[in-house]
Amino acid sequence: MTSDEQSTGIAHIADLDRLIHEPARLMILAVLYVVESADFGFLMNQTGLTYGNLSSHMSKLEEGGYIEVVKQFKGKRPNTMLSLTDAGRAAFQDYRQTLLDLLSDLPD
Amino acid sequence: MTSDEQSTGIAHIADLDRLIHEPARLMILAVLYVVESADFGFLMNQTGLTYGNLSSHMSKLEEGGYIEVVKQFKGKRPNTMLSLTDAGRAAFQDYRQTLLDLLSDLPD
DNA sequence: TAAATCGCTTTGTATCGCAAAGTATTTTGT
DNA sequence: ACAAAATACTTTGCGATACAAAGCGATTTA
Repeated sequence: MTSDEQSTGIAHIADLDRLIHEPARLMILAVLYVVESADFGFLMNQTGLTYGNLSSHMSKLEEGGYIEVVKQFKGKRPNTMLSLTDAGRAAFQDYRQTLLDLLSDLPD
Repeated sequence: MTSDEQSTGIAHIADLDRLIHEPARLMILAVLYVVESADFGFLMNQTGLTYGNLSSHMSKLEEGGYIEVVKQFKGKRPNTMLSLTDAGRAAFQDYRQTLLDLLSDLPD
């Protein structure tokens, strides 16, 4: 164990995945984590995000390889479906465990 | 219950206290939450932050009224002590509960 | 007494999130 | 048939933020 990496202690919180840590994206991933697949409008309802914000966060999660985005037509209108990738699921689980470890083991 | 505030659902994650949410400050507050009082050097060790980063985050937490900073001389050298205010403790507890509610109630 | 160390603060830059504006198509009046 | 409104997003612009690096004043060591 070197000086800057320790299994116990809280310094590893600094390494929290920033792509997940942003509240808007945390919400998106939390929804996708349980429903497996959701369309753009459903996610807007669940998260309270605007079109613009959901769109840009969606792009970042896609670029990071955490979600897959499938665009199709539902009738005559465009429809965007999102789902977690395996990498996204793994990263979310890791993020979740790190935070739970910190927050659970506190007094009061 | 109006359309943009719901007691169940995850949209309230968007309101997470940003002053606490930043990993560097989350670490600082987590330490102060359990030790009540800590000096600058101890916090550097615990968090792995540099002087500059710890200094600026300390200032923001102080401006937000979450910590109290007391500067004194220990022998001939300056020494900076940090401690949580009541407001800081309350805000941290609220932040913690919000995140635990989200992260605890997930399957897998 | 010069150099290094301590204990920080301030500055500069690069990134990021959000709101607002823009795009393309479809549906709904009239 | 034509205009206006709605749907379903994407792109742009800007203000705020975080981090690294440079700076600073004092003290200790060689």
